[in-house]
Amino acid sequence: MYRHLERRLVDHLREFLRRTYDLEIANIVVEQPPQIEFGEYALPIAFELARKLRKAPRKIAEEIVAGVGAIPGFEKFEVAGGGYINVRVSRAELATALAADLSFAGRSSADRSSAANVPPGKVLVEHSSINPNKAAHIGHLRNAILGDTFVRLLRFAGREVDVQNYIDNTGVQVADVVVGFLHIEKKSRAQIEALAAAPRFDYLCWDLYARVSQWYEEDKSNLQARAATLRAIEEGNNETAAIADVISVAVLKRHLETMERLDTEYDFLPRESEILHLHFWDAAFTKLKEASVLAYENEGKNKGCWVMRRAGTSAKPLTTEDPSASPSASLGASAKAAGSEGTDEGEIAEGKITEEDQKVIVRSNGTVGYVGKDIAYHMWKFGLLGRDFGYRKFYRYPNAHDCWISTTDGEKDHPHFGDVAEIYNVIDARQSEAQNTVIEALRELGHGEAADRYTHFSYEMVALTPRCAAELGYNLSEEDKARPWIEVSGRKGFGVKADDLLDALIISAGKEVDVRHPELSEAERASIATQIAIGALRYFMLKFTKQSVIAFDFKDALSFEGDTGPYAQYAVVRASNIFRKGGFDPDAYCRDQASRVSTADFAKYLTGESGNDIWELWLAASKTSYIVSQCIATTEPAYLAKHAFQLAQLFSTFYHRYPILSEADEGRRKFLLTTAAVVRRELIRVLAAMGIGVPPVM
RNA sequence: GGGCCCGUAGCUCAAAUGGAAAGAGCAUCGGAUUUCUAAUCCGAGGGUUGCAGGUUCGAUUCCUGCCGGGCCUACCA
Repeated sequence: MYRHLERRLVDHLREFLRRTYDLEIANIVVEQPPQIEFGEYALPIAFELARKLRKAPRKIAEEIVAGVGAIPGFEKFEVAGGGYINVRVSRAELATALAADLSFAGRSSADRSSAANVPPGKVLVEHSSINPNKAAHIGHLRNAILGDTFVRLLRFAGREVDVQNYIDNTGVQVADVVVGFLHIEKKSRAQIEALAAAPRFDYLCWDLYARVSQWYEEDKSNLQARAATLRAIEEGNNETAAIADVISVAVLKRHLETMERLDTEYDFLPRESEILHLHFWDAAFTKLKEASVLAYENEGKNKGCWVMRRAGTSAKPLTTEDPSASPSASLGASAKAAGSEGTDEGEIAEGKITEEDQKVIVRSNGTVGYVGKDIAYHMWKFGLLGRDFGYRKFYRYPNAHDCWISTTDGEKDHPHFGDVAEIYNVIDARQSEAQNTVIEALRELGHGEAADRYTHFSYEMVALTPRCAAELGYNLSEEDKARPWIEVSGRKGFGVKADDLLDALIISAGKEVDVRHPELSEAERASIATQIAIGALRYFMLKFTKQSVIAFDFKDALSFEGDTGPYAQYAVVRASNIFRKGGFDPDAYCRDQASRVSTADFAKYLTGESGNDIWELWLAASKTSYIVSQCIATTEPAYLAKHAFQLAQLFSTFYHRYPILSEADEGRRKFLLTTAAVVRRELIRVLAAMGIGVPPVM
């Protein structure tokens, strides 16, 4: 609602400016006034126009207010301060529309969003991508929760989305655990298979992985075992590769189970083994050489390798007499000249990249590194490779949704994966350079459009506070104790496992539920505790903006009060309680003709002081689709968490201030009940987009 | 050395393309007519937004330089 009105406002204003001043303003800034009394929208446009029109901002604002005319849904334009234009919408009309939206409650979100505005084509979101050699930890949880929430946001906006989880099953990390079982534990294949079938095999691997790292430290010659194992795994069709497959598949299943606890599902699991065995790289390599994206290095430390320019570096002229010629500083002065010079500079160097700026794609022994495989994989994602995976069903979720996995020769009938219009890779900020190198490779291959639709959804890591590390029993150096946070390390076995954190959250929530609802069965209490735990965890991971390092601490993560998921869940539960006590069905309430509030009544109850109060709640409730589009445009789900919290907070105040069932005036009671029904509905939708369900009672 | 990111209340974090008095939560202190259950609400204290310049009508936000911290900078993935 809010979003549609804003668009209408901007369109009218743009047209007015064109007509009146002959000005074309592409981006008209719209804000919200600091106080609800001032209106719903604020336009600082007059300040921006002041210089162009050589007039005082206030004068311009007055002209706009006088001339813009009537816009459906809006009531009033006012000049405020030195030149702000405050805009008031028709509260009654907006409330009527928002209340009526409840009648579409049963429809899918795609029906709600205006289909015309949905961009064409499928979106591919890759997230999780956990090495299948040990248990998932809190860092992986942040990734999966960000990724899964982004998927939900895209679907909310009507996009068709494929969710992929890339599995590096042939890398050193898996090799290390194989080494551990074979060389340290001296296990046979049969014994490993038996262990892999036991519960929480990933925990066993977690510890073993740390011990292997230790074992390498003790005697560097032990590293030979890793090299030999890695080679055997990459080759395939041998005992070592078979053992690696047993391990990686078993751990992968554990990861899927862990993520399922968080209501996170995947559609397809592309594996590195198939990138290798189906020769994706060979196809990519040919194209990369043809397009001269790769250069063969004849000398220096990278002699014998195929290299690419590292992303973020630029070709520098050999003579730097003119400092203004540097590519980044040249745009303002003489963009045209700088553009041609830029290519000249590249040619002057004849594609020669300084050793420092070289990224090795193919090693001198002919094997391809991670970035090379990733380039091939991303060419596949955009349908540019000319090859495809084999597919087979791998994992079935309780809702009968199938998750597919790559194989060399798969089933005949399978969904069509890849070949998408847009991709988002949820990968932490440490891999920015590698991601940008892949994007550059696509661009240099001539696929600029694909490169533009490739988004590295970058976020910062989850680390532990020194206190948390101490609680977990790690001995810290004085230096570490003074740090704000300490990085998690799988190699050292240092971190908080995802399942452990979930278990701790469920136990903690369970204690509260047991006290509050002793009358419920154990199964009911467990189910509520689980929903609260997931709500707390998902909210916790989403409330921080992406670029903020989360310094993890059990105290904060286990909190259920204030700015938390359970707080928002509780607001919904309270709203439900009103209807239960009142004997109404909250979902059906606004659909019921008898309970419908007329536009005139909305106008009556949404004025005055208490009207302002309640209107603030309605306005917040109208913003969901606006917030969702902001989250998508900025790849920042944290705005959604903020929105959920604000909505819950406003509702809690409303709930406390206005007793509903005891309201004597029947018309007003209906209005208050409608308010509760609308907010409840919107809050449930917002929480659902965050992957958070709401328990029946709390 | 080079690249990217961060520095806001005691603590943890917000502040969309620069905009009206920089906001929450936690913690501390003080309250809430025994009511739609308090996992809640109300109130108080707490800030020269790391420092110094610059651009702008306007800077937490953009630019430059410092100070402090993190990550990346492998023929690992």
